[in-house]
Amino acid sequence: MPEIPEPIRKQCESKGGLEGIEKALPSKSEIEERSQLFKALAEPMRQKILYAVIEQPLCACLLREMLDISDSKLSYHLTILKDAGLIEGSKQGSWIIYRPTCLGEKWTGIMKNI
Amino acid sequence: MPEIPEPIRKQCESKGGLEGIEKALPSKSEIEERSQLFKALAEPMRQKILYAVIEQPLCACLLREMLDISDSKLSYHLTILKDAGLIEGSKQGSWIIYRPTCLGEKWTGIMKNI
DNA sequence: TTGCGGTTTCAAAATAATTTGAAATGGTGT
DNA sequence: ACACCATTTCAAATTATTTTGAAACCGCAA
Repeated sequence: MPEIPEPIRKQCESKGGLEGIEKALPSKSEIEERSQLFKALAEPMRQKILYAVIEQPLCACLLREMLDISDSKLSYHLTILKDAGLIEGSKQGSWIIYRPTCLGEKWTGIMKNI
Repeated sequence: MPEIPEPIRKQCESKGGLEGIEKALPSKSEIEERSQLFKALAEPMRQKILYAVIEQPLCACLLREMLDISDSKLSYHLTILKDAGLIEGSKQGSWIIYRPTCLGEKWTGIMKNI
């Protein structure tokens, strides 16, 4: 271990050195799961979609009209939100109605108080 | 408004139509602020860094050793975490010690119970 | 002053995410 | 069978993010 400030070195050693700290970090799979969730939430357009369906469930065509984007673009973002488990779509007649999942509701709640 | 399922249309109208829903969405600046935060948290390497300095404050050289990455790569990720307000660095002798900010602590707390 | 360790900056290259538009799918009514 | 509507898929183009390695910066000690 290089020469580093005394308190840092002491504290570091008491935790089993860098190896000890490294072991305390979350597992790769935990980190990747969160990463997927945060990536989904990171895009402004996807935040808008999530907030919109929190306001009320909507079909893709209404979302498309409201957000003024192309069908395929919307579909792309919907897929990412679905894969992250934040929204779900259910067929109703000719339409697929999108609504938040529990996780989606939880996260809009968290976002409210940044 | 196109022909859409009755309950959706009714609910939508009661909220002032698509315009009404759109107005209820968070502002552009709110969305962008969150976007920056989520982008910072979305990269696995940055989650590791944040968790590591939560375990204990560390200088860049120790982080570099622990994560086994180049100086410039580490510096890049540290900058993004700093800009997002999740960590801060304070000079101590020759070293800069990184530690979480309040926001950083808050978010690692939130992440614990995804 | 020179050199050194710790860290940052920079531009170029590599990689990943997003957008686009055309084509496809799948259900519905004619 | 056909046309139609809502939505998805695909590959190519565009744009954003990350990585790399070299050079620079800064404070400190010889």
